[in-house]
Amino acid sequence: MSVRVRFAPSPTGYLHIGGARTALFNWLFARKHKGTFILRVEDTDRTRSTQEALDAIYHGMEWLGLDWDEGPKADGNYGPYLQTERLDIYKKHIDLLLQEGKAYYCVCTPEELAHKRKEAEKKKEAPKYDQSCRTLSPDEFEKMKAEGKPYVVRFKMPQGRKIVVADMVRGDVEFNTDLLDDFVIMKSDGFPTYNFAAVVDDHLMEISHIIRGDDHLSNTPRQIVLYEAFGWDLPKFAHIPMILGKDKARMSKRHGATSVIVYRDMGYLPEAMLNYIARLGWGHKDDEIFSRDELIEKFSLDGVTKSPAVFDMDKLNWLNGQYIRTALPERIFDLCEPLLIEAYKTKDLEYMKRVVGLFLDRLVVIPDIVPLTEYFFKEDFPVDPKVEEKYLKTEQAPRILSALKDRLSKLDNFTKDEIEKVFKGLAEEMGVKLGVVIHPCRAALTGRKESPGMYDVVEVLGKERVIDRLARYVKA
RNA sequence: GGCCCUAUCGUCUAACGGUUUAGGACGGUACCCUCUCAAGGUACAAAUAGGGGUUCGAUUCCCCUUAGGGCUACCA
Repeated sequence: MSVRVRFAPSPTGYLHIGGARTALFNWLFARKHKGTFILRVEDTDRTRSTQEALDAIYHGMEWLGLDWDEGPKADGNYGPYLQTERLDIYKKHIDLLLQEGKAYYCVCTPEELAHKRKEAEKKKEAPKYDQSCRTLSPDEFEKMKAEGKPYVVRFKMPQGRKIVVADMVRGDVEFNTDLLDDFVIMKSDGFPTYNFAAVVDDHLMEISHIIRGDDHLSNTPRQIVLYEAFGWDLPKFAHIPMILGKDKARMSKRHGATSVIVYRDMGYLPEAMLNYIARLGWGHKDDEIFSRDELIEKFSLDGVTKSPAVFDMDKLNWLNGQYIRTALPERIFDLCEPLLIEAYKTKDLEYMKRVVGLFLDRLVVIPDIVPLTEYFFKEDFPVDPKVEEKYLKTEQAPRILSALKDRLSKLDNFTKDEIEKVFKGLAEEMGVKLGVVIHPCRAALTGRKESPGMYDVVEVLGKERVIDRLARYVKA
């Protein structure tokens, strides 16, 4: 049997971290087993689904490189892949259950149901539907329907059944159908509900493994009972743990960015993000860094954890730094370039490239490049008062900087090696440690107490800027 | 309330009854490197939620408690 898995988001918001991780696990499973990865859009909630959200989901997946073999914007013989375009299919299957007496019309209003629920809660009873419409006669129903009364279709929950979910991550999980009520399978607007549409589609699309968040585990018995009603074979189930925020509560806006695409905008590399979310709820030995291919090779449902995982920015940051450091410098430069142009209105690409090269080890996220390099692009860069006090207002600073200025200005080859010789030579002649020369110089050139290696900074800034900046502190 | 899931360092995880003084990673601390800051290297601190069983032996199996989470919608 070939592997066919799907990611089935509902377009009611951006692709969030948890959704992306679910998509990734499905994608990895499909790629690993040379199967098919399907994208199916569960847009049956007409009030909350939007085209913008759908586009955001596409973008998020594209950014992470999670390409789908079947689905919207792709081919496939099992379409359409948007549930709202499959209404006739659901209608047909609803009718089938109706005909076989496995489902029935219900004319209870939401208000009545809410009232009954409240009553049940008061009496500390299970808030279950009382099945009052099970006895509604066809004639009565037709009459009400003719009067324009809204109605839904409910599934007749079989009683006294034990349903076992054979979960690939959690093992067998038992449920008793006596605790489940006659849930709605078709809403009054004629759209199917999630539990119904998912079952019909998963069957018709020949999904072999359902890999989804474990918030769906409790829904699974409802779905299994539908499979049985239709006489369909069950797919395999694998419920993966949820991703939580720092306070161990379900991820929400409170926890910062929950949308995957925001991480792109914040300067994270997609491979770092992919690597990070792969490690949330999954592990392989002591490995931490996985390329896309290694992920495919090593991924297995056996390695999936059962307990929820907390999203940790610190570790994501570390991983992003790792990936920045091993990426082609050219690529990092390409990512930095627009930010630098925007911030400093510069257009000297060659210069920018050399500047960025000095900060590759210092970037956690791409936008860090802007504040880090201000003194490379502005002559009126800020000078830290503490630095000025400590290194520039000393008695010997003007003398040292003056000597440096003289010697550097005489350099024909303004290269790192030659520059280093100047610094070392001066320190030696003065009989002082290198730092005594370097610190005031760094202060004068950058206004900061930290920077990349001094010789690199001097070389990249170039003779003209260096001489000019040193001169500011020579006369004073 | 009912049902279900989960429980190893602060966090992500390894261990699939014994090879364990419970391993790795992030973060933290210290040191090394060094012109500073990073990066890199080394070291240290840090966990099996609690209580009962089963077993010659439990992180690992079972039960209870506790704590988190999920479902209980005409949301998915």
